[in-house]
Amino acid sequence: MGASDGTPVAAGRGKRMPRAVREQQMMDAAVQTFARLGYRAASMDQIAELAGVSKPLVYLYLNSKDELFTACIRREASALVAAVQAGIEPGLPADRQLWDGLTAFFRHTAENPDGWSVLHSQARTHGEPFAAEVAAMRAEITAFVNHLIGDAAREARCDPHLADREVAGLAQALVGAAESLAAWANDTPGVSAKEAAATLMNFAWAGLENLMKGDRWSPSAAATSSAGKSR
Amino acid sequence: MGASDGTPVAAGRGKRMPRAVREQQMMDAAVQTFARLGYRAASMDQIAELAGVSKPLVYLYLNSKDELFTACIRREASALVAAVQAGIEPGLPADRQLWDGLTAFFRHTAENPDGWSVLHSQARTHGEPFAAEVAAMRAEITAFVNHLIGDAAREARCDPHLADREVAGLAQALVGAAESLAAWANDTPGVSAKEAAATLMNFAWAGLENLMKGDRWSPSAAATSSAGKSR
Amino acid sequence: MGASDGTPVAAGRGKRMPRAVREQQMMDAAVQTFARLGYRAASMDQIAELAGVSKPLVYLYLNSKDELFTACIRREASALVAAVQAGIEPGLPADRQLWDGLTAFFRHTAENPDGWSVLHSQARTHGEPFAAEVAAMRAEITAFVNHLIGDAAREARCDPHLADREVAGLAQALVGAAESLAAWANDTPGVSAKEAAATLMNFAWAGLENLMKGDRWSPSAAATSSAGKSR
Amino acid sequence: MGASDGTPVAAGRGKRMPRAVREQQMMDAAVQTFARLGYRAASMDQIAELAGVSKPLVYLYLNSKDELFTACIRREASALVAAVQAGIEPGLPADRQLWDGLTAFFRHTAENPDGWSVLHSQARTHGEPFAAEVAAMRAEITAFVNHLIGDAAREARCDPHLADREVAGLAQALVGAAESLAAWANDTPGVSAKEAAATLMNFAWAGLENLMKGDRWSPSAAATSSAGKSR
DNA sequence: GATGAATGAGAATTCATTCAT
DNA sequence: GATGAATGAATTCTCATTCAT
Repeated sequence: MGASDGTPVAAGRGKRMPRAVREQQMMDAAVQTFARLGYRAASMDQIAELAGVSKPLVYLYLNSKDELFTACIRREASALVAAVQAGIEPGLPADRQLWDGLTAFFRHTAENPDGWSVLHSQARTHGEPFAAEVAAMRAEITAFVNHLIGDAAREARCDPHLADREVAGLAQALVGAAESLAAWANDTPGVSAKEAAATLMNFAWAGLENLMKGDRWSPSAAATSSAGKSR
Repeated sequence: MGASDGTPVAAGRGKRMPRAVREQQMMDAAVQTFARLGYRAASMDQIAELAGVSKPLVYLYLNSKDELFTACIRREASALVAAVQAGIEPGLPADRQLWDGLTAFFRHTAENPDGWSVLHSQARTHGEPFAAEVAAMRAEITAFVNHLIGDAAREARCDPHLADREVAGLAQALVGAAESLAAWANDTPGVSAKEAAATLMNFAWAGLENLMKGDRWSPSAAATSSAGKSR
Repeated sequence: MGASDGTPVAAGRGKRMPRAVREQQMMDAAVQTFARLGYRAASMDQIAELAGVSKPLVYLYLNSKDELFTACIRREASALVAAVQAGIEPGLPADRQLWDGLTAFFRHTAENPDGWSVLHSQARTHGEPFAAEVAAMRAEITAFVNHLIGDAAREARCDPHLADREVAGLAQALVGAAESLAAWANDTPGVSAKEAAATLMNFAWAGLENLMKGDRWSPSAAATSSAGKSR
Repeated sequence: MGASDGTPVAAGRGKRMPRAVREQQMMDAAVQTFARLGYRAASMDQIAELAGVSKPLVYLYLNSKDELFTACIRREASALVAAVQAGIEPGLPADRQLWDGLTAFFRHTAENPDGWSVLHSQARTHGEPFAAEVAAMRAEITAFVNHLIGDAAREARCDPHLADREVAGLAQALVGAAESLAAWANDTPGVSAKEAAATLMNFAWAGLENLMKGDRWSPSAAATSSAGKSR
């Protein structure tokens, strides 16, 4: 995804290069700039300079700032989804798949902080057209998690216990927790992707198992249950 | 926080009003505009118009776009923290406090979607000065959740089982999940604050209880555990 | 003419005062502000604050920024002319009158640097209406110097030697030299009004005396005269 | 320096031109506008229009109003110093050099009234950064005059008679007189650069010669000397 | 007499975007 | 294929000026 520091993204600047390569350089520069400054604050001038090309060339290849941003979002979203899918072996049990997927997710976001920032922070704060792009990717991931939970539930023969909407909420919570942990892992020195994934599995899997068994936490029982514990 | 639709925020427009009132109207308009367009895309013109005043008055009272944004963040952060605190009774057991806090949190964010958006989406994507403002609030909440988990762990006499960093990670995950669920609840019609809170408690509390008992999920055990279940 | 430092100009602030007094306070503040920031950069807000009154009051008394500036110019010009005239005794010989006038001039400008700055630097750089105001005063002074030179010439019976325009030019040069020296004296620590006046008299009077005797410097004679000197 | 009237400064408007040419056109327009309206009152819009280009182009080439003003000051200062230096032949006697320099000075200021106004009136009234720019040029000229006076004094073997500060004051007065005469010559129809120079030489040189001989005017002697003359 | 509240008009500056070469 | 030259349209911010009380 290009250098993560401030140096020019293009390898050989000023050279003639095939269009596809130039385009990638521009998008590398764009992702970096968007991630650090935000969509509005990033200027086409900066992006072109960082990419080592002239501004008109950026327009020639990518048409407009909007399209450039969209292209960045799509590229980064695809890369993320691909990385997660590559980490999973479909035949394995659900919890193992979840673990593998989370590990891949944390690894990828750690290695591509700018790309992740574009997806997580920037795309969602700049109006529908962009947010929709990310929502699509998120839906894909959420659907996969849905599946996983559903499979596990079926394995455990507890279909009736989980309504569709409940599953959707859980997936949402899981993804949110993962996103939050990704940021935390990136900001806290010494936290590895594996550790983040383990934390999340510990946090989530037992809850999911309980739910599948039909055990639910309920406010009315809180006093009792807690009292029981502290007894 | 003012009307959530596009109509002017001020009650009596064009009228002379005491400064304090006007200031609130301006901040209402600003929160709404920032939430929907983002910091950079929101123009002072739009904000002033929505507030029903002229631009110079906004500057007279709030000095600059930066300060206006900061003022909004502070106001919304205070309001959110206050709402959560108001929902909690300190003497109750930890899970009950968590439930109450989450319910209050989801209720407040549902009632103030724009304020929540400013805190969650906008403030964090527009540079350190603003992000720091929110980080402070988040730290406050995370610390509280930390406390709760720690208390519960102590009640359950499982001190050795949970390292400090593990607790911090869990709190982080919980808060992230809550934030994500808040957005989901806001966007999904018919999801109440209670339902969101219940989903999260179901998801989280069982996991936390297990952890406190020392049960951990581990990748090496995944195949077995899953196999056992499907047996 | 008001404090020369940055402290409020008005003695008793917030008090009820007769209109004439308030007006002077405002003009003191205005002169100070105009002198230091220039006409355009000085804002009515600053002036009002420095004067210790509210802005509308400034408008009530002095109508507009233009009129305020004009009033300042007039007041300072009158004060300067009055000071110079007060320093002169009409019966005395021309050189003595010139000396006395210059001394008074340098003393007044040293004591009223802001007033002098308004006249010398500001009024002349902000378009005709204001420049004309100062030009009138300058003409008055120049005319007086004209007179003095004329008188001296007549005393020395050298009427034929000095054309009217030549006298005008000399007066102009003298006044210009005086203005320049005033600025220099204000900026150079330790230069007194007397010293400035002496420098100028030394510089100017001998030349004037020579001229009145009919001695003129001419380019054609330059080589010779200089050669003669160094012989 | 471009047309001195109100018509556009650029020769070929709207055309594509090399950057260097456009820059000069912009600076021509800027000098004219600054001279007539003052720094603050001159708007970038006006300058751009007069230059026959769009405002963004002015910013692209000259960065800001401040830098544009500074660039104008530097250009005009250099041009003035160059013109004076070009008028002087170093080997000639001091009074001849002074005469030549003054003539060149008056000629240049007469031909570039706007440039002169920027240096003399505008730059000095708009804060340190700009005033310093002109002060540097003025120091250069003053140093040269200092030199001349010093040389003449040495030729006449009268070193002890003139203290450093006295020389500085004299140079100041001379330059002030010249500046004043330049304005007078510009405003009075039919006054040539030569006439202005002659007036100033007549005014100044005799005084300087006297001073070098040690003759000084003194107030105490005024009555007598004048009385003697009028006898 | 005196002021807090309010604004229309304009200023500097930036940016996405397009030609002509 | 690639770029120097150029701009229309905003955007943030300031200021002189006026009411209503």
